[in-house]
Amino acid sequence: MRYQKPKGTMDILPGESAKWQYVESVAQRIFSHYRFSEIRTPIFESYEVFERSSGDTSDIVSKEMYDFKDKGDRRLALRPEGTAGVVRAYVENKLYGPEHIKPYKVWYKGPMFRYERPQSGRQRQFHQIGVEAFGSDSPELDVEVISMGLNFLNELGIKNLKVAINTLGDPESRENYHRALVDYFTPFKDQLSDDSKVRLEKNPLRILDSKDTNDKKIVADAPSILDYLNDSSRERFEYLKQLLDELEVNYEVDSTMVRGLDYYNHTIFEFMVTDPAFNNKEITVLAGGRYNGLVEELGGPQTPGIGFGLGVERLMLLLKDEDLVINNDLDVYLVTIGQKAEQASVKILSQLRNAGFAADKDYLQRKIKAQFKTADHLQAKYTVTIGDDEIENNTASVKNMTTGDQVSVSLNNLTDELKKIEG
RNA sequence: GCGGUAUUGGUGAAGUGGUUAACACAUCGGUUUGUGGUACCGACACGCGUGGGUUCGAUUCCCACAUACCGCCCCA
Repeated sequence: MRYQKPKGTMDILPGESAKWQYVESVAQRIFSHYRFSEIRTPIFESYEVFERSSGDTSDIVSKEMYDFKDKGDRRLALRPEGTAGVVRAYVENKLYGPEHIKPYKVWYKGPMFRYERPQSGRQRQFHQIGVEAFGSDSPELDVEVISMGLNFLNELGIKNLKVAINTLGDPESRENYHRALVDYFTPFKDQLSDDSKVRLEKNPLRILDSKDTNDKKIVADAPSILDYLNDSSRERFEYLKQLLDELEVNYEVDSTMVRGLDYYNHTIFEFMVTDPAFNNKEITVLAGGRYNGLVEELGGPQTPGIGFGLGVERLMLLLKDEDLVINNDLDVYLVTIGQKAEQASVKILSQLRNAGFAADKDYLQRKIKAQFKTADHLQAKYTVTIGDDEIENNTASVKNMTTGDQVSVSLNNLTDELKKIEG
């Protein structure tokens, strides 16, 4: 085994790739019903794009980014997430201009890169599908985005989703809460885990997320964001919940839910699922939220935005084979006997394919029995057998592989005859 | 970046410091003439992740590295 793929990368082989195509086709279909259009942006950007958007204290920027200098001494980075590049494109292409209908709604899919220790469903090159909507601060849009995510996952057959929502409030509320958390945790500083001591300095909100047992005890009595919302933030959140109720979305408010990236405010949400594929532990399959300051941060006009992203590898682990509609039918397997038939097969195959049949043949000069075995193995609907007799009589033997019935038809009209047989 | 477990053929795997590395599945071929199943027969590891070391001798012991998986960090 001389060469091997880089750590944390995957080859997606045929069979597996069919599942990806299916998932992507469902995304395309569902999102377009909500009038989200696909956007494709580069998989690398200026380092600063990610640095500005994610916040330079975030782990993504500080230790997980694949950054490099190109030959022109430009500092670039492989994208660690999708939103920053889309926002950059939004600003650079002036999509905030008056000629564009707001909200400007897009979705994307593609590879993302983070330098970290691989684990099941977590890789260095991974794939996300995400959506973004710019130019409206409306809670109705929040609900549209959330319900579209639900719709997408439901369509893929993912059941038992738990929808968790929270709000980070506006900047004022967030600031007040930040201060309250520091006030609360500081007296416990010595008891906190080492990680949380650091968090207290860098990002106290993250302490709420700690998995350390002792931290959890301290967190249990920590102040709740919901008590620090100013009136407008509170009203917005209440209204959002009302809208979700009216849509009969089954959600829970999780006031300890936070976000790793700095740019979020107001509504944030995660869809969780418990599944044997993850040892029946609860994992997040989709996460998103509102980021009203991000466009401005990247040099655009003050523009509200909201979006979500989901990891395709994780999603794949949740999908059962029966949830996937994979179409890989073989209509015709061409069986040839002898050199004349072999030569004629090139043209016959071409005609079959041009007529819309999925068709294939053996290329290893194998015996008839082996060719039929392969046809059977590939679950061909029909075999078309050509030998010296057929060439001489200008006929072809068409066999229905399900019933075993075989008929002789004119070789000249093979495709028409096949269509007739198919009904 | 830290800790743990693992690494044998196309696949699932057994196994031992020392002549031919089980078994099963898959694949291919055969059981005479141009048709899919079953049965039977046969073939199928540049040799046991890579590189060193210990040893008379290592796939089996030791070390380093690589990769995979699990946990932490973080997150999709």
